Amino acid sequence: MPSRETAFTRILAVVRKIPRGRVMTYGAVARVAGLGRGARVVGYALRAAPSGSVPWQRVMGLAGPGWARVSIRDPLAGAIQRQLLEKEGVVFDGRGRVDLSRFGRK
DNA sequence: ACTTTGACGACTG
DNA sequence: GCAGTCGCCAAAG
Repeated sequence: MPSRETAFTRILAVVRKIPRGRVMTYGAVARVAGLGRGARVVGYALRAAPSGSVPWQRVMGLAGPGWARVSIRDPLAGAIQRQLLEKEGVVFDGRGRVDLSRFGRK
């Protein structure tokens, strides 16, 4: 345990708790981690996190109420994210979106 | 202590 | 529907 708990460590803790085959949006992670509207900070934390230390692929961008989408700007990383999620059972619709009522974590 | 930087999100044209 | 802008907030330089 870090002697001083930062927003950074709280974010990673939340992401690590997302079950396999489920996803959360950046905003939802921020809220659970006690950041309020700090959705951007979640992205910042994941970017800085050591690779393999956290299931980063389960964090997606919001795409309207009840839907999530791959929101990462880098197209290569985006394709990898989608691949990883489909491998664990997450289904994308024809427009590349994921139904949060089926795969989202409350 | 101040400025820049974003794996975001809501809003605008 | 896509691109640009703005508000948000912690971390990095």
